[in-house]
Amino acid sequence: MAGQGTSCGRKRCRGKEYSCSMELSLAVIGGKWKPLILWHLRDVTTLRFSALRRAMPSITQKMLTQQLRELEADGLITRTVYAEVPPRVEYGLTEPGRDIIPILEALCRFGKEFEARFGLEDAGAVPDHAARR
Amino acid sequence: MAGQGTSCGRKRCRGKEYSCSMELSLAVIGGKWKPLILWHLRDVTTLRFSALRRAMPSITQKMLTQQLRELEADGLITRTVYAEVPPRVEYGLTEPGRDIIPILEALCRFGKEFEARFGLEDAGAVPDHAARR
DNA sequence: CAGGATCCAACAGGATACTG
DNA sequence: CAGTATCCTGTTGGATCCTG
Repeated sequence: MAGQGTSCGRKRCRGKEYSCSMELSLAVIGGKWKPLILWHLRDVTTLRFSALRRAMPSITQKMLTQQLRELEADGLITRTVYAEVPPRVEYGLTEPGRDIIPILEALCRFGKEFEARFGLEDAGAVPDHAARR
Repeated sequence: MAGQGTSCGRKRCRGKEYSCSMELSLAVIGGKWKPLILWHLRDVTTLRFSALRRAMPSITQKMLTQQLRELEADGLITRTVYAEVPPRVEYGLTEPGRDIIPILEALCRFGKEFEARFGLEDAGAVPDHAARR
């Protein structure tokens, strides 16, 4: 019962349940890959599927497809299919999608500071999908 | 070998692997609960464990404990144990922790816009842990 | 080339019981 | 009160094979 100070309550938007808008945002752009995808689309007009794969060597094609579909469904990216042989599909940011970039940049800055405070460890070998022959 | 345009590479900091700082940030403040916890600590000096539980009825105590420990380990919150009976433990934001608040506010704003674009659906019954008698 | 479909492993996260 | 410990389940996400 009763109003809280922190603007919470149970809502649902596009199938995502959340208590505050911030939670909704995380449902939309959170996760392991979506920020990366948006980030790669940040300073180009469009990228095709294969280019995105090359940009993120450690994502599987299934995950990439899945995340792209969700981003598209949420109106953050456009998906343009060119009916050619071989097929070509290009992805680009929508206006709402561009609105996220500043937030990602802020996250990026925070990450850098965090990095600076704690320092780096050795990452060891890189288990990229691309590098596997 | 191979310089990328998008500032990626494989690093590791505090056990978290990532390719860009933004990814690191998401590892630190991402997930289902951490933003919420930080958010609830935003405008108070400290909150005790039970108060946080009450503020987030749908989190289990196990998850709350776990997330609090990780946030503490990452230097985002403080944990103060008062050796009394009954025990009292209070959590508060550190300076680095406060740096995240503006980002969360930005996420919050984005969420509101997203909400406004797509509208709300009915959330149905609320399966809160607290409300279960 | 871009993905759909399937199978499977790993892990996040929930329920419950117990403790200082 | 504020946890720990254990068990168990659902979901996420990876590997692999197939198709327009």
